[in-house]
Amino acid sequence: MGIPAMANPDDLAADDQKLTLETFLPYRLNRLADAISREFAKTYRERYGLTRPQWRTLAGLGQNGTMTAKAVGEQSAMHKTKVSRAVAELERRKWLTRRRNTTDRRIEHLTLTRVGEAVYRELAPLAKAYEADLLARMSPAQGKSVLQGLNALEAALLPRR
Amino acid sequence: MGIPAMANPDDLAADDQKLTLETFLPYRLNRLADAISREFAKTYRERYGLTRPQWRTLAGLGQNGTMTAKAVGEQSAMHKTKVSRAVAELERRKWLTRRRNTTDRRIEHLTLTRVGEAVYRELAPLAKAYEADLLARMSPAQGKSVLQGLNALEAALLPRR
DNA sequence: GTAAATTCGTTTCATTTGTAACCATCGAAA
DNA sequence: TTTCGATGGTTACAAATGAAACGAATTTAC
Repeated sequence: MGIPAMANPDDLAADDQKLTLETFLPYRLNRLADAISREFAKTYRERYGLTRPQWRTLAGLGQNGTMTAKAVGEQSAMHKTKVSRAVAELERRKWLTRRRNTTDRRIEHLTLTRVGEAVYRELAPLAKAYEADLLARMSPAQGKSVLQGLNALEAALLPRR
Repeated sequence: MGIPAMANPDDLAADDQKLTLETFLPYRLNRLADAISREFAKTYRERYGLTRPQWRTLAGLGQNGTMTAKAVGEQSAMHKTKVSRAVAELERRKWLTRRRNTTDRRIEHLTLTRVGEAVYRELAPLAKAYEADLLARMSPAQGKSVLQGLNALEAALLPRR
């Protein structure tokens, strides 16, 4: 009851003009990614002193075997300079080796060494366990909605490829 | 039919030991956040040369009126040095002013100036439009699952507060 | 009261990052 | 074949970032 409030176009406080940061999709997504990234990074940082680009490179090579730096970057959505630096460090640790392609000498094939593989075999289950653990914090229905939501966002945001 | 393959514990290629990066939750979340952040950032970067911390600070103050730097950081999940630097730049541009609290002189209250408010009033609708646009790229059911998924993740990952 | 611990916010410094320039190589076109 | 543009990868430089130290003000413990 009562007369509806007159909207004042000059009023910054007009609620329909405002943006609620807490419910704003880019912000929510960023905060979640930041939180999950930080949490999960403990797994590989504390144990092996890996940075995220290094972890991703290791994960890519562990998953796919031999890859080029370009392929690593594409698979893991990393800038090529990040890949380059991560590869350099993993090579320095002797966790991977490079081999120049003989027919196209611009390309180099990256492969995990035995040591690198051993690390991967230790880290991959930890990663899976982390994910399982995270999903275990929610109900099955919630877990399902998470996967569906991610699928929908990927379809809307990452159409290319 | 056929005898199940014997698992070879030394084989890196044993699929159940591998981690598929493309389906790994932290990775998916990070890639999505990165994509959406980049896409949306065009809105405020091209037009106003704002960085993400600056945009968030503006958004916080626009939404809430006067706030302390600490409150800005808490609301927008930013490190206090990021807030400090964003505030310094927004002040330099005369988009906000500081006012020392008289009873506790450690605290300063931040408020948008008229110019700052004007920018906010231009940017907030653009942000909402971006979000609406993104959701319009999917079906209503997909949009719903996105929100449900985010809710579930937040409940699992950000219990504090 | 005073000393110690805490809080708000800034600054310093080392690290990480991205852009752009770069080098080497390759493929296509002339 | 020479040249020109594209490609794989690295490097140089500047900007953004975070950890830690800091200064000033406040609160707590004694």
